[in-house]
Amino acid sequence: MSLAILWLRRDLRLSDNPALAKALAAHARVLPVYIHAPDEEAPWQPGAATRWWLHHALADLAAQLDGRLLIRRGPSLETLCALVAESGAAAVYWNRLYEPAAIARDSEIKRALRAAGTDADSGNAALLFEPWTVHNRQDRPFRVFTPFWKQLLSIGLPHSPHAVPALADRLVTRAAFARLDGAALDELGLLPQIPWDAQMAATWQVSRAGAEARLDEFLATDVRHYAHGRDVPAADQVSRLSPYLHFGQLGPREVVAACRGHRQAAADFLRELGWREFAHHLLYHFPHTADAAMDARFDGFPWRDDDAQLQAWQRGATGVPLVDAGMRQLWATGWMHNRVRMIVASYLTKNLLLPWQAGARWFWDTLVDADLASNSLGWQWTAGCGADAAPYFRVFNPVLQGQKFDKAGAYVRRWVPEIAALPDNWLQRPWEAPDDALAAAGVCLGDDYPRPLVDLKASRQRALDAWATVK
DNA sequence: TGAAATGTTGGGGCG
DNA sequence: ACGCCCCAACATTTC
Repeated sequence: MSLAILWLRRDLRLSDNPALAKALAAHARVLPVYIHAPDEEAPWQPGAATRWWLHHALADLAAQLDGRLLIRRGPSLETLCALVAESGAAAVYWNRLYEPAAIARDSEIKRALRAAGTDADSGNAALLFEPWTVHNRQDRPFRVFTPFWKQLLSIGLPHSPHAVPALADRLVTRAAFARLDGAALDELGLLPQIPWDAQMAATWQVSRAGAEARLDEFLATDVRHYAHGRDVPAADQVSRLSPYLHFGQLGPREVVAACRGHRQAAADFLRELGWREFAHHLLYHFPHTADAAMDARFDGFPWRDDDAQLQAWQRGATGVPLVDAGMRQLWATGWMHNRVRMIVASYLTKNLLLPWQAGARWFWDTLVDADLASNSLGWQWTAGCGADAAPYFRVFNPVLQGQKFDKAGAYVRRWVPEIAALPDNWLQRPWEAPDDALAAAGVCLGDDYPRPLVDLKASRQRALDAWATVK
């Protein structure tokens, strides 16, 4: 009765899981293992919000596995070698990751396991197309999204999940599992010391069932209005699937499969899945872009350094309602609507002229869907320094964006309640409201709600002047 | 997946 | 009737 170790990382699902399928194809029993080794992902070890999510995702997976998920602390290679010795496993299977540090670690582990006589193999659970399988006519990686996406569509999106045989009676036996020494999930210290997660818990159902429910609900309702609905933060007609996809509680093939009946309506949504693929493509082929701009002109860009303003941005106290609303939604729920992400990122990198890396770091720590590839692409896109990025001079005006996409002010009123009584006309720009309107709304600027950190018009001009020095 | 500045057009008021 | 001005509405250019 041969045994295989299934090394789970960010593929926390039992369906559409090629590593699990490989394990079951070649071995009678499977021992599922999660190894906690955050230092190995340095300098991008998981942030606080993703650790919170991971805790609950692991708890859910352990429940699906009838309690037989073995949890240990790293280092990964030593832990795997020890487990092979203790369990008598003949092989280790996992699904691939694509961050530079993870690739280096996993390659070394595969080499070392094989050298020690243990079979080791990996699969693709996370992407529709792995980065090295797609290239342009010159045999080079893509740097522009549209041709990249066209090529994926012309190849054809994979629309059937990886088949996995039933696992139930092929888990490692309870007796064998009991002999292995595992850590309790709580010992990993993934949950916050101070309980800041109440609203997160109220917002998210961090489980496979939650992922399936979210996908079903999105496809049953919002996907039909996605093209426009996705622009309205208060309507929130978006999928919210990103954290599930990040941890692999849901696989991209499963998403594509579920969209099949909605092909036309889902086309715009699938395009966003394409951006996720593109992000991984870029990070794999240009691994420095997690930290440095793709566009080398930005190496000399005169970013400012202002901790007080960075902190005001982080806390949702810039004095610009839509920006503050987004930052507070992020802090409270671990997530921000994508249009608002672009707006707060534009505000940080252009109006405040602070480096996009500072914003990326904050998102990394606070987003439940923090993903190195998507986060790096998103920030470089908005900052104008990435591949196929918005040009630097494209500066969002958060007042106009609010008037366009939060017309009735529902989003701002929800997250910035202290100015909720202001009429629509002044809600997005309280600093221009006449005294009597402020008084009637019970708002004292600088007291109840901050005055703006910078003047939008002047700071826009300052950003354009800065750009002129390096372009 | 911008916004602002600048240019053009056409209707209406008016002398 | 006509030229002139104003200005909103739209289009184009620039950042």
